[in-house]
Amino acid sequence: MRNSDNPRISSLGYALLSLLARRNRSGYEMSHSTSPPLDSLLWSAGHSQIYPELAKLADAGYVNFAAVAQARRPDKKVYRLSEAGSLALKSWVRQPPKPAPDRRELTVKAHAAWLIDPAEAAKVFRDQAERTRAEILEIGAYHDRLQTQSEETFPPRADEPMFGTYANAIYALDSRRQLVEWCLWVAEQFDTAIEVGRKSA
Amino acid sequence: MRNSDNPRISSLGYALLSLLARRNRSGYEMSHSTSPPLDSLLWSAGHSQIYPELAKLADAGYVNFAAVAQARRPDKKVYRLSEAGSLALKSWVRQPPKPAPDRRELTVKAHAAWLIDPAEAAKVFRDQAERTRAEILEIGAYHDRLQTQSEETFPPRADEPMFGTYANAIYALDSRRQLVEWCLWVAEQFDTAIEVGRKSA
DNA sequence: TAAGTCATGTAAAAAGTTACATGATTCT
DNA sequence: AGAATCATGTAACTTTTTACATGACTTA
Repeated sequence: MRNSDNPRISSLGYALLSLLARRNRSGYEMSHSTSPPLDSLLWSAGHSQIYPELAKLADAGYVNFAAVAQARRPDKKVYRLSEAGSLALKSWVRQPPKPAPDRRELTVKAHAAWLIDPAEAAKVFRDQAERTRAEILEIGAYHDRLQTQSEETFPPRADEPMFGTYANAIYALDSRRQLVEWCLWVAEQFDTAIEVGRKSA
Repeated sequence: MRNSDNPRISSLGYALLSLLARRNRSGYEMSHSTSPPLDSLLWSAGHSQIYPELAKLADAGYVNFAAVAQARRPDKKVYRLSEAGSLALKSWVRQPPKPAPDRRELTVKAHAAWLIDPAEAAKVFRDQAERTRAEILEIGAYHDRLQTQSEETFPPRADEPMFGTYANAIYALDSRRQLVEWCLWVAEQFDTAIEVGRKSA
């Protein structure tokens, strides 16, 4: 612990502490838990954000690390949650989350879609439905692997470490299924507008 | 149009162009369309981001503005979409949206909730359900006002200007209802964990 | 031989948040 | 008298994105 005047921990910082609360990991491994297709189960971030964030957490004493040499692989730094990190994380979890700002390009496109040809607009939303279906398959595949590989009960009980990942997978799947339905409904509305336009022409 | 080497327009920029495609507005008015409780119908942003963004759009020739003096009110700048802005917006709408990164503190808290007392964890999710219910009421109230004030058909047809706002309100309401259900389910899981803990104690 | 995985970083730019700043009018 | 609304901005900071940088080993 170099700098002990507890600097503020970012949301990403807490996400990393939460990963380390389950088991020790390298930055490389953590960056995979925050990148597609698994980012929806925790927090989205690229490796270029992870490495500096881990350095900050280590400097503040919330995590420690040890360099581990590997045969025919580059060395890695394996991080471990400190007592201070564990306390900070548990205290943060009890606080109400700050509201997630709504910032989806699809919403803006829906707002402006009346400006373009209805057939093209319908395509935008049907294509989105397709991409979202692909995401559902990827998250579903991860969920199935969870189930197969789990040594504990499945689904995990709420006091077991994997419960959060399970619950977040349920949420990610449900919200994407809902998005697919909505996209197809929007596309249908544009189809109807095409028909109406044809009649009045 | 001062600087015509078409600089890249941000997602926020397109959101502002989309507002101006419906009718002319001041920055002040647009900042209300991107702040709670209406931000979920377009794009979330504070006024300190809006004003510089409008200056950039004006400098690039995508919008124009006129200063309008008002009685017993400060002067305002009323912005208007230019032809270049309209073309840029329509061309952007046809492109597939960039995926919205998943970044919600609630997801991180679900991931880490096994670390704390199950009763406290249940409270975190029940409180979130309450706040989300309040959001549903606010968005629902706006939706009802839309319906009452609309001079056209309601619900709007897909080729009418207000269709996007209507569709986005439907999405915002549905996704929040789903979030409420999920939060209550998660809270129940922690309740069950409390009972199990009591039996084995 | 080219692409992919493992592994860690830095730099620069863009986007977003929070705070500072002003001032008249209107509502409680 | 104090708070809210109308109205526009800037400054400092934090967070996120994109690009640059390196290098061994493995698979197609």
